[in-house]
Amino acid sequence: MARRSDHTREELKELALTEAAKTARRRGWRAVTARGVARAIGYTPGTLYNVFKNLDDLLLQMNGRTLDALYAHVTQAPVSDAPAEALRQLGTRYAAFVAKHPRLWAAVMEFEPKRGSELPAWYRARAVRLVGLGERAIAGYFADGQEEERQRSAYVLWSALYGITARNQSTRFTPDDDTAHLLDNFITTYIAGLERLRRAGRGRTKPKGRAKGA
Amino acid sequence: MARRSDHTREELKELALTEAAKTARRRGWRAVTARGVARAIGYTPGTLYNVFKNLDDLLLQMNGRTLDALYAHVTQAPVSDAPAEALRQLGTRYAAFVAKHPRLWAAVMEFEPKRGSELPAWYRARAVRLVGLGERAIAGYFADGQEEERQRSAYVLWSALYGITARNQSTRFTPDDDTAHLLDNFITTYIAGLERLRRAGRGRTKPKGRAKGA
DNA sequence: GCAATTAATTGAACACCGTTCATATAAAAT
DNA sequence: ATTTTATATGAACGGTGTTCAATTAATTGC
Repeated sequence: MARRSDHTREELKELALTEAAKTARRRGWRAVTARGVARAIGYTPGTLYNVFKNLDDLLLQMNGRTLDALYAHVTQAPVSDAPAEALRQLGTRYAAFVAKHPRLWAAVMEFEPKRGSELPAWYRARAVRLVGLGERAIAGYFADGQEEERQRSAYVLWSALYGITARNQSTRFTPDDDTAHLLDNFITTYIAGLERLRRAGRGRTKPKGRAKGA
Repeated sequence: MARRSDHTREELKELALTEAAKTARRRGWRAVTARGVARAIGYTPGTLYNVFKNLDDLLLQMNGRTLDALYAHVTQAPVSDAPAEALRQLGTRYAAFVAKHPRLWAAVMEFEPKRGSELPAWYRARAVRLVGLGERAIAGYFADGQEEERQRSAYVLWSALYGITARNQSTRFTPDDDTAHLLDNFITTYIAGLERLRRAGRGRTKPKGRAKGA
């Protein structure tokens, strides 16, 4: 009943997170329970609370790993310098990842910790890193001095990808459920929009008022 | 102990859904519990199960009402015939609704019933009705025979709005948390994209291959 | 008006859940 | 060998959704 030291703290964390991901893959993140994970790795629930702050913490760390995996997947091959091509690659690779790990990705999208509305810095850093990827992809469309607008566009880009996969996964109100087509539709239109705004008025977002641009 | 008939079945449903919405507004949909709702309306949990299939059913019906409210809000004023203006109105009104009822809208976005992955027809109909609104707004950009592409674009439009508000509400990784700006950025770029594709190649979505067009 | 039927409401019970914590014990330090 | 420290335990607390036999009020048939 005490101090087994079969595993170090790190090993335990590894065991628990692996088990949690296994369950989430098979039965969705809602099926991940403290008791279930503990039983599966041969410990009792109380032990998990030595390693994780609570179950939300465990799930958030699981999602952190998924974000890492997505980042690794997207950056596996170099991203083109041509913005249109880079955007298209980003969309395609994102779509491929989501298709490959639908439930793990659903966990990232659907779960949010209830205790304390602020997400921890290490988690936000992982999200920001992905947004940065988008920001770099569209960088060619923006001049110096338009960093704010560029960042906003990257957020929008990311949120839209997010929304398209979320809707198509959970409440799927598309007839054919063809996520790839929807993503392609979005990317194409978004690229066209950026190009048009580039040529016309240097990335203005509001209908009135023209940016000075460097 | 039995048969009070203080309220009809319909009244009971009304009471429960109103109470659920009240709780969701104040403390989020996760705080809506069978016991809590029952206590608040002066009944016991068991009674709720005569009126609703289960708690998921109750929450889904609550969300159905929110979808109705959004539809009513968006269609309160007539929508412009000019696609760009219509789209901008749609985005603005959507943003206003979400800003006014953040937690009720979060319920629509975040909640999904676990039992049975398929959403009931009456719920999907409400979602489809909203998508139809977007489809009508962008109709001017599409020629006859492009109904499929038009519908896809409407789905994309809706999903993107969805994603932008979802991200900005729950995990908010934007610095300034300015949902209205992000929605405006998206709408502007999307309009520009649609207009460009209209002029260039009749709404093709794929990089290669040109549609015949009517 | 009374008895039989029907329908609604209950409350206890079941099987879970996350979380806490005094206790016991194994390992480490003295 | 003894003290100290760290860790795993399991029981317990207060919650959850959900089911269902029993109870009782309203309704119906006579």
